[in-house]
Amino acid sequence: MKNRTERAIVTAAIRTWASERGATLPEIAEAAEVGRTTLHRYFPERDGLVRAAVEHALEVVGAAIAEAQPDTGHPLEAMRRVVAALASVSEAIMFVFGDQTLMRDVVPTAEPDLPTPHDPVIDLIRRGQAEGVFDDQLTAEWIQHVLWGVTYTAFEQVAKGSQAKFDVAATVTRTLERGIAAQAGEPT
Amino acid sequence: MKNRTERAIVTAAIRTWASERGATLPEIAEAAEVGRTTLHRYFPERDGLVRAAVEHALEVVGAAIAEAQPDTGHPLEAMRRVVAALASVSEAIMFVFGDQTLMRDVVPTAEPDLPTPHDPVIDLIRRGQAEGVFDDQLTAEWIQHVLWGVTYTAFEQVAKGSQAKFDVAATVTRTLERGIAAQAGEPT
DNA sequence: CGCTTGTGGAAGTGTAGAGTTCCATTCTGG
DNA sequence: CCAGAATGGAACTCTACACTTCCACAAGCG
Repeated sequence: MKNRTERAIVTAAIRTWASERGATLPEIAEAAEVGRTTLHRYFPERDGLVRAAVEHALEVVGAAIAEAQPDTGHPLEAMRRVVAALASVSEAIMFVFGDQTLMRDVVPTAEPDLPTPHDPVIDLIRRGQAEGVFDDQLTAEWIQHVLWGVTYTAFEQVAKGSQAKFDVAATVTRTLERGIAAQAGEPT
Repeated sequence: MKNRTERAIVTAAIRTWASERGATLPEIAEAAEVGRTTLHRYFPERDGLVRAAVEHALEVVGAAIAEAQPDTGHPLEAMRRVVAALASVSEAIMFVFGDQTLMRDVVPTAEPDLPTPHDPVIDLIRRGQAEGVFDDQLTAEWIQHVLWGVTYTAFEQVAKGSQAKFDVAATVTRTLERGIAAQAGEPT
């Protein structure tokens, strides 16, 4: 991601495809306030733009997670920070996780090796399980997917206008931690 | 849905699009073991097939839910039956919920009126909240979406081979009911 | 046996959108 | 102010896919 124009194109692509998967290149160009010709100069093939958008989105999400310091403090608190951090990069998440073919087709091609990319969220979950904070009857991978899934669902609600944006973190956190069942003596 | 051929086409469409959104009509025709010409005779326009597929998928899911008798017995038990029932119609669910544009564009066109279609799952959740079984700090709509989201996530895992099909109901149920946190004195 | 109906293969047309080419314009650094 | 780079408008080509047409074949049925 070198200059301003390229950055504008990639972020416009993420933003546009997040809300309208299947948007055409002219639409992306318009969203980026850039000519169609310019877009094609930077990304001769549609696939290149898709790849760049996925990579940038993953970078943004990764940075947000890192900033939440998932490896510090009580796992529950760390998880809450992570969820709050995700809320600030909702577009990137809606984009990458809104179409499983992206993660399935693009990411493998990008890096054909790398045994396990050392996911900090998985680390956090494992740590929480080891400390007896997270359910160790569930696999860490499942918990991670539930985290993504519930977060994504919340973003959908926000996009649809069914939920306020600032409620996301609280709702997701509460749902993750306690499920949907009522608890014994908890009013709030 | 009149005859055998039409049924074959619609179910093939659901099955194919569930695993490969963006499959072309020739692919659907092949999956249905039917000539491309025949497909076009039954559904002159692609949109008609999409609509028929969505409607049939919703019917199938609705029937499965009804069979689980969500309005009977303890809400927690009823919810478990519903989740188990959903597991048996995973393809229909992966299809309809794998592309939000389907629910957004197709369903409204199908029935331009109907204030609220009386969703039995929402009823179940409300009943559970009234009986103090489900968290009434969360909206029924949110709980419903979490139910769909977690179920969908589980199906994705199964499709990817990361989870055994017969584990779905148990895992989804446990996650929904307790969240991802460890509980006080619960070994299983 | 011939009529009707359902089927499907083959070879079309039409269109949307990706990718290209060319040239005029604007921006930027020296 | 000028040269080179970046930009973008316009008008292409090309390809995939939806949709159509026509004809042939097979099955059920009077």
